[in-house]
Amino acid sequence: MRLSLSLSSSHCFLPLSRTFSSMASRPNSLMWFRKGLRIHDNPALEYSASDSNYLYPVFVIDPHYMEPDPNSFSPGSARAGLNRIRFLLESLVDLDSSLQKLGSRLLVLKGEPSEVLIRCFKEKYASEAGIEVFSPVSHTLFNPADIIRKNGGRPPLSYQSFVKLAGQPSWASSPLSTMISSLPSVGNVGNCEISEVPIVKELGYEDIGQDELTPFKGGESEALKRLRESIKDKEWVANFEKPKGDPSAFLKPATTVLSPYLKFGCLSSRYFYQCIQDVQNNVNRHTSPPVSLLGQLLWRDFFYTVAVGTPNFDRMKDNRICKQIPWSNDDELLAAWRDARTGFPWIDAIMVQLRKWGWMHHLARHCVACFLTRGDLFVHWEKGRDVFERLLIDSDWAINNGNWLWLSCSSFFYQYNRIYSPTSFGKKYDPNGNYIRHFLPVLKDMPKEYIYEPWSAPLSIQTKAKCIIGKDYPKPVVSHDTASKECKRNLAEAYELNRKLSGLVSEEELKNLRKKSDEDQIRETKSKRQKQKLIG
DNA sequence: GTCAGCGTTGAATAG
DNA sequence: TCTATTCAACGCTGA
Repeated sequence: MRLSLSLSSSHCFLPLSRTFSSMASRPNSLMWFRKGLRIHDNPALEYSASDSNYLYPVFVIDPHYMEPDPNSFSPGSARAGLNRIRFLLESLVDLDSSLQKLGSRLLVLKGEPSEVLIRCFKEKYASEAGIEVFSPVSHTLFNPADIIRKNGGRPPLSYQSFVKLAGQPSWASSPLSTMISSLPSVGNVGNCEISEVPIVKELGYEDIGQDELTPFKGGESEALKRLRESIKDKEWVANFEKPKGDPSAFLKPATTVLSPYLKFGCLSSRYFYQCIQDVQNNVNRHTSPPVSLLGQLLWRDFFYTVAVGTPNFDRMKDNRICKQIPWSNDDELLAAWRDARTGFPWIDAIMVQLRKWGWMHHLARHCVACFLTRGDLFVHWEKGRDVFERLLIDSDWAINNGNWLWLSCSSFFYQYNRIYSPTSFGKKYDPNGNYIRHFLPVLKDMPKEYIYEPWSAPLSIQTKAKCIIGKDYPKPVVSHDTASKECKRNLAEAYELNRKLSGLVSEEELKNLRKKSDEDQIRETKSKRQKQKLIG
């Protein structure tokens, strides 16, 4: 009897194990779906289907995924929130249905994946020896290991250097994979405990009201439908510029909302890439990375590459690319942010959208991440990262951590003086406050003059709007003006210390820097007093 | 070693 | 309403 196993050469999770019987001329294969919950452009599935006697398509539900989050102080919070679990289960139902159309089905197992699979192997075979594992890179555009090798063993730390190193993907203009028209049947599953795709309640989640649920449905079918809708408008694709998108658009989001489908592999990033390329080839002018739609896919690969090549990427300690910053440990401020009661409607509305939809526009994520960390509350980015990781339906380890490092000025981006205003940033896009009214209905009757700063509304207006600040909606937890200045000072100090520690600055220079910072403070005080004088 | 130029997406202000 | 400038000034890269 011959079983063979091979493992992924990259960090990407799309392993497939293929099992052979030495006596039979045709092998039996086991297709382990982890990510890559799709039929299209799935080299692992294609390989396991080719010339196999029986094919066992398996998904293992890992209870670890459902466990309470040890980092959270909120009771009942799990590692994965309800919305993402639902999205996953919907994706599995869709995958099962597609497999059935091809003459197969999805076998759902429960338990710790490695244990379950080994038990499953032993059930069918006497030993684990001789298993071939085929695990091609197909979750990302590039193999992160290739990029790291090209860069001399370390991942590139800027987007531009990544793009330069990456170049055109080898498969850019070749067909991705042959269409699968049928699959080998599922053989005898023996005593393995196979179940149907469970419903959320079976996994210990409370089913809640419909209005708490994400409007985005999981699965490959939905992904391909959404992709077709997105690329139908060729001008829109060609002129896509991420920073110009409207973060307050929620009836029709300013982006494709394909991220959750890419996260679970319901959509192949390579197929998406080719579709965009196809549109670009048929128009006169189009935008370019980093802002273009294609550029967004490259960002995803960029963060995967840095994440693979950076030990302790998901924390501040012992992370060589992360600035050491003495973040505060204020659980009350963290809770106010997490539970959408900071008193800043723009911030709170975004946090409500996160909880209800599991998705917000990229710039909205910037606003709340900046607010929690370097902008206002000075809370550790790891705490915010945990909340996002649990609640986002598109939560992806590499991308989520990468963006929190970015937004907190801990890595990649260092201009800590550029702070998103929790009031005026949203106002630019949505002066009437429709986004706030939708996600924070308590403020729905607040006049637009006050909706971004309701604490400044006269009591008579608050009464008329049936929203008393401090009673119906919280007062702001901090004064943005003071808090952001304090944050800037803290960041300047921390950076200075980082420079000193890395030995790039002499004691002499450090003294001068301190003097300069003192001068700044003196100048600031002077101008403040002058202003007071003018007012007086 | 030095320094200009650059970096996906700031805010406030002037025109 | 849109664009350009100013503000203040970070780290990294490459000439």
